[in-house]
Amino acid sequence: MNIKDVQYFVKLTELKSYSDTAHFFSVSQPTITYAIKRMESEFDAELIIRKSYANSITLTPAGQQFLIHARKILRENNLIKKDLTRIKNDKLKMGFPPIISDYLIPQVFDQFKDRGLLSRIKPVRSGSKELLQQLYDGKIDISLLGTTSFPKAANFDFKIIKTHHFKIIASDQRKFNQPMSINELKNEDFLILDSSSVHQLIINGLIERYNVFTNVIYQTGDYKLLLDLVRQNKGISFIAETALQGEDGIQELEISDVDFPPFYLMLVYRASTRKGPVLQKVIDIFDSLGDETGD
Amino acid sequence: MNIKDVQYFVKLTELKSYSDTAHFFSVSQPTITYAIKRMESEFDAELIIRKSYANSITLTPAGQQFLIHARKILRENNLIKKDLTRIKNDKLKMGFPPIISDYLIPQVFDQFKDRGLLSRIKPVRSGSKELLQQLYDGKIDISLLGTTSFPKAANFDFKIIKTHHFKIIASDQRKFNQPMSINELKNEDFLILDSSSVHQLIINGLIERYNVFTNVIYQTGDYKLLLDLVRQNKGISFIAETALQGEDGIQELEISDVDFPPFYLMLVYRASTRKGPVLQKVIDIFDSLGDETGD
DNA sequence: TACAATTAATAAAAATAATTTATAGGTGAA
DNA sequence: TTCACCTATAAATTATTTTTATTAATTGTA
Repeated sequence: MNIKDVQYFVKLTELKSYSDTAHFFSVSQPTITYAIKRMESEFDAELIIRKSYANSITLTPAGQQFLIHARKILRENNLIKKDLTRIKNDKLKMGFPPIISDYLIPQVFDQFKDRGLLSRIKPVRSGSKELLQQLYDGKIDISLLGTTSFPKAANFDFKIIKTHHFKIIASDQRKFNQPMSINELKNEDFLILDSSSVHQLIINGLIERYNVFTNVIYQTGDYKLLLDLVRQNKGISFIAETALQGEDGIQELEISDVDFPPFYLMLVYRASTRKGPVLQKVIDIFDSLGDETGD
Repeated sequence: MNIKDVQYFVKLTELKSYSDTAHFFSVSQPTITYAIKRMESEFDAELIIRKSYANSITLTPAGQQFLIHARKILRENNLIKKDLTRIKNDKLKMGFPPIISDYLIPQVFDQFKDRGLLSRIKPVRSGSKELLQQLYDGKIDISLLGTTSFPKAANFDFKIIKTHHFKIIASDQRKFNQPMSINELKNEDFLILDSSSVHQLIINGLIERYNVFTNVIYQTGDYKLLLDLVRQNKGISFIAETALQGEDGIQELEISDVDFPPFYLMLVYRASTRKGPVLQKVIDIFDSLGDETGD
């Protein structure tokens, strides 16, 4: 079996047209027909139910099963390209989510510099959710991440660097009786981080369970801006304590009746990534920082 | 890239000889040389460091990384064959470990019969460890399993059917002061299940931590035989309560100072297995039996 | 209902790719 | 230094894939 045929097949299931698929790969239409036939005869199973009209292609059960494995094969093939390029250039593409980076980078910068890693790492800044996807796709090789649960896919190895907690925060100008109930916050204006961060997911959970934080008046991906707005008493907010280091003018509210999930600061990489010297150094540096370990 | 080339590569890393690899696949030696060269030029990376003498082949870092992905590609390729054969024959190869099967099968037999599954399932009897490997390799499609921890590889979906506990057992003829300390068993003769079962692992842990059960006088894969020997007071043993249903002449000893891990009875299958009617029915039947769920 | 437009399948030819045969060149051990 | 054994290369052969050209099937529409 040829990887190219697998690519033809997967694209065909997406476009549902032999002609369009052929056009997509700049080959003639019979090329696709023969490619599918080749695989059907190799595995002695009909994969596709054909009809001679537009978008009529459906998969047989065997075809559906084949598609599952085909996607995995293409992912590995793609990771080969990405991984070998990384090894050739000896450069690691590393993800840095804003909150976690601002907190951790000062703690490791000198070590990165002393071990000659600064020129070996190409940073990619984005939200944790987006970075996890990029890691899966091979677009980056390793990433810092802030999450409330461990990566499930288990294609990932991870190391917990620190366990932090979520806080509800308000301006210092406000006075509250504490500890307080979450219900006393029902009518507060609320500022939140946008969907690039994991915060939004937690908030949605809180909204559903406690019917609070319904007055969301502003949403942003910039947590520094968020903190500024809270400081200026434009509303209250919800954020990991990671973001609150050395920030003044802001108070954390003690809520007696709600437990938030933990917020893990972790280092994640694909388990299939060979640990070369650069990757190993990065892992070691964050390892020496961490207090817990996962796998 | 051709799957055949990947097979050549992986075998070459195992045999460390172009000639032997060629011989293994019944092709000429230059076929292997050219196959490797093809992939090296496709990914623009040297994979193998060649020398002109025996077993001298070593992998470059790129080659090591390539090998990791190559193995995964071959596994998927192999699973395609196995899965499509299963779909064609409409028969599920299912693993049944002895202890768990004896306990669960009576509870589901009628449902299996009523839903017409008996002729659709080809049973494979073996120990849990062996069955998990067979499941990974695609030799079976689904399996009952008795384990103390969840399958890590996450290529697996699993459903907990029941959580049981391990017991230390002795013949009814013996008298013990209970609850008792594990140390009082130091000099007892001990009968154990062999390495096909998960029991041996737990026992090894106990031996290390508590320095007990050092007098292992007999070891067997047949738990019914084990129970018979305990009943006849040939020694004490350690076994999941699953095996003790309706067995008389045997007492469970209450140990006050040791906690054993839980023993999960679970149904496991590859996450990549498409859920056809037969598989879905099997899952449903055990689902209706279970009390907890995992994923 | 017939016709135009579109789609996939097939046959044969052409192009490309993989394999073999034959041979050369390198390496360690005797 | 020679022998035995290994991998690389060149050229020829064989096998596979793709294309071109055409046919058959199907739908929407006049």
